[in-house]
Amino acid sequence: MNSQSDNAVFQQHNHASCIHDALITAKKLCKERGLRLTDTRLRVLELIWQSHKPIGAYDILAQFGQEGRNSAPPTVYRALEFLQENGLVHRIASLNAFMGCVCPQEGHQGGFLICKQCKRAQEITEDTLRKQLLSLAQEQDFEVESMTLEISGLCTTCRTAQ
Amino acid sequence: MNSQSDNAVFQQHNHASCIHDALITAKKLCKERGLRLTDTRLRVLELIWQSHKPIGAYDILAQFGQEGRNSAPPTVYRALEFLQENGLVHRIASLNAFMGCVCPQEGHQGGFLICKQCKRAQEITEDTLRKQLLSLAQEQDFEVESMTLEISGLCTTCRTAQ
DNA sequence: GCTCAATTGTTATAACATTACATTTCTTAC
DNA sequence: GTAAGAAATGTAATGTTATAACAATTGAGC
Repeated sequence: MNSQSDNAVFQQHNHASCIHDALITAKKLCKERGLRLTDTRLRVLELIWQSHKPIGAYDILAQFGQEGRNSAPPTVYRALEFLQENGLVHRIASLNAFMGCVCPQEGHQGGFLICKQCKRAQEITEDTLRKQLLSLAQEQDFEVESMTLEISGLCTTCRTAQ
Repeated sequence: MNSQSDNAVFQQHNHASCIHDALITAKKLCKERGLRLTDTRLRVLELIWQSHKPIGAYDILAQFGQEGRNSAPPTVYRALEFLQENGLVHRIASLNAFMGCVCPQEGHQGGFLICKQCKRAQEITEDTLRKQLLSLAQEQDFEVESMTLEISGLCTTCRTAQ
């Protein structure tokens, strides 16, 4: 049993089915767009989803090693690049780590609540937030290409546990 | 003459006086708080302000080299750590670079508009934004410690120049 | 099956950051 | 003024993250 399984914020759904769903969605999405979700890419995406927290490129690489794939960094980074470009994965700059996107179909720019204690991250999908940020940039006559919003602190579980 | 000197967004004030003011403010602030703004720390802060765009730790190190200081990375990183801790400098995670804080007295969490073309960054000081983000986190019962907001795109000047 | 483009492999290296421990410099109490 | 302890800096080594450059392979469409 996962000790976090009762954490409403950080564990909104059954993890196994969530991984499964994410992969199904990714496959569908790639098919629709004529993108090649190759073995490597699929496996990287799977490992990212399997991790309950943001995962580093070299962690993925290490997993590849354990699985007998003798890959070098570019293999992983290229897969990550593909996944990011197509909105399947987000990079969290403040952690140098990667997370599966919970709503890849939307091509959005997510925000994250990152817990310093348990290292989990929760994606913020509020569209109102995004619109506010866009209008803020617009006020400055700034043309937004991408946004990085990473809020670091303590999640409910970790705070109450203290 | 600086080609960007007429850019209202990215060049809100005379740069020389802006550096000067920032250093004065920093000195005052450190004195008030009983902090030691040593030679190294002051010079790092100065170099950061002299750069018209976010500057990397190793760029600072290179400058140190040119000035005859034979410093190693820890020297610079320690100064940066001090400056960050005391709100004088922000780290921009998506760039691995540092910028002077325009309002160090407030101990705030800034946001940035980062231009991909000219590489300049403009700090967002809107307090309403900050409050909105805090309330958003609060809705999720998340205790905020720090925030990273980095919006990447094209500034007015670069967009109109295209 | 051939061709071209996309993907992956491979080697090396760049870029960013920290650890650990020695040395120096400051501050404070005497 | 000076000794003791704390703070800051020097130094060497290494850890971590990411990319460049070019070769080899694979896959899709003809």
